[in-house]
Amino acid sequence: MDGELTFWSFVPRARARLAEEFGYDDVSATELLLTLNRASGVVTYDLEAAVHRPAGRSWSSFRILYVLWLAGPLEAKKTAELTGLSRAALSNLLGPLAADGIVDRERDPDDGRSVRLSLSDAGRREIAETFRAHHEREIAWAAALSPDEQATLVRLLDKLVAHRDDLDVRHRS
Amino acid sequence: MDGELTFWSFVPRARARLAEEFGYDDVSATELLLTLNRASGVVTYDLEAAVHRPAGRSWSSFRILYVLWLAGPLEAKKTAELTGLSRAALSNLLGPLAADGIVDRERDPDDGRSVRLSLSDAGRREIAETFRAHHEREIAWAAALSPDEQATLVRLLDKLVAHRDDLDVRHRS
DNA sequence: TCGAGATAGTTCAGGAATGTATTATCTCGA
DNA sequence: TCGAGATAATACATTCCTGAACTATCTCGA
Repeated sequence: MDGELTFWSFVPRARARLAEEFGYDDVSATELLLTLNRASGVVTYDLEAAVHRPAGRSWSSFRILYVLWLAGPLEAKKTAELTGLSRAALSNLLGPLAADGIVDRERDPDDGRSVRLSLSDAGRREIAETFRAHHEREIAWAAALSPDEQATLVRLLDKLVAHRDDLDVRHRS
Repeated sequence: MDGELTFWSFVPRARARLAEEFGYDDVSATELLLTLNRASGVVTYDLEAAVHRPAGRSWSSFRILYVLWLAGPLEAKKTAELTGLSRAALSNLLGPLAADGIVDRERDPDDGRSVRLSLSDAGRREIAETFRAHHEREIAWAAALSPDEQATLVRLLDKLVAHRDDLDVRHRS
């Protein structure tokens, strides 16, 4: 038991050590966030490695195409917010995407400071194709849980995040 | 409703668009992974911004100290696995940590290829202090959920990740 | 015992992320 | 209408992460 500590089994180990060795008594909070964090990391790493890197795009570039695909043409600022990227990161990633003819960048006619982003035809084709592979793997992952369990998990995560309004949470401006 | 799309409300929007516009019928899988991913991002970003950056350490450096603190002295290889970092990333981050006298690096007497990592006294003091602040904020986050809900969330995430054995999942070697 | 292959760690080049500074544009009150 | 301040985007410097090349060490069979 002791010898086979892994990325995942570190979670209960941390919980036990914090309680027994350091006397923390609300270790369930630690367990919760550590589990959330690591579960997300496991799934995301797999999707990136199995789908997006082989397709020649980073996880972040995928998120940009995904958002533009599902939300339609957007200002860069809004795109940064919806993808969860900083404006600087978005700006850097757009260079290659525009050069590849995947994303079109045009000045907003109503506001000369803004840039309007949209997928080109090639961009739409690419994201539709990529998403097919992505989604296939999503379904394989989600199959771990029954529909009820999936709904419960989403509900609880939603509740957790909704709590941020009470917390003065730091977020990407 | 339409105008106030945000990082978080993008999730149900994506779900709706995929179903209505593109005819996908298992959109709950997408919703599940998107929610998991974004919830983890929100919480982690807050912890890093509120606790670790102000303390002068990156999220990754924190993970190294955290693992060495709770798992005890480890080989570099094992440390990489338990933190979820690549060996290269670990190696690069150890430079500054060793220079600051936070982590001690010594050759393994039994295997000249291996390096044994451990916290120095200063390292132990730092992580104990940092974790106090980290944990305080963890508790504030976890307070969003009842103890039962927390247990359920952990159980479901655990079940999700356990499923990876059936999936030929990509992971950091 | 010796040499091929495996393994541990580091280094390096390149891509990707951040915050800050800078430039261009807009808004609005005097 | 003009100038101060706000806002959008980009450029820049720095940090971090990844895979690949490299060095050092170990293992094991001939």
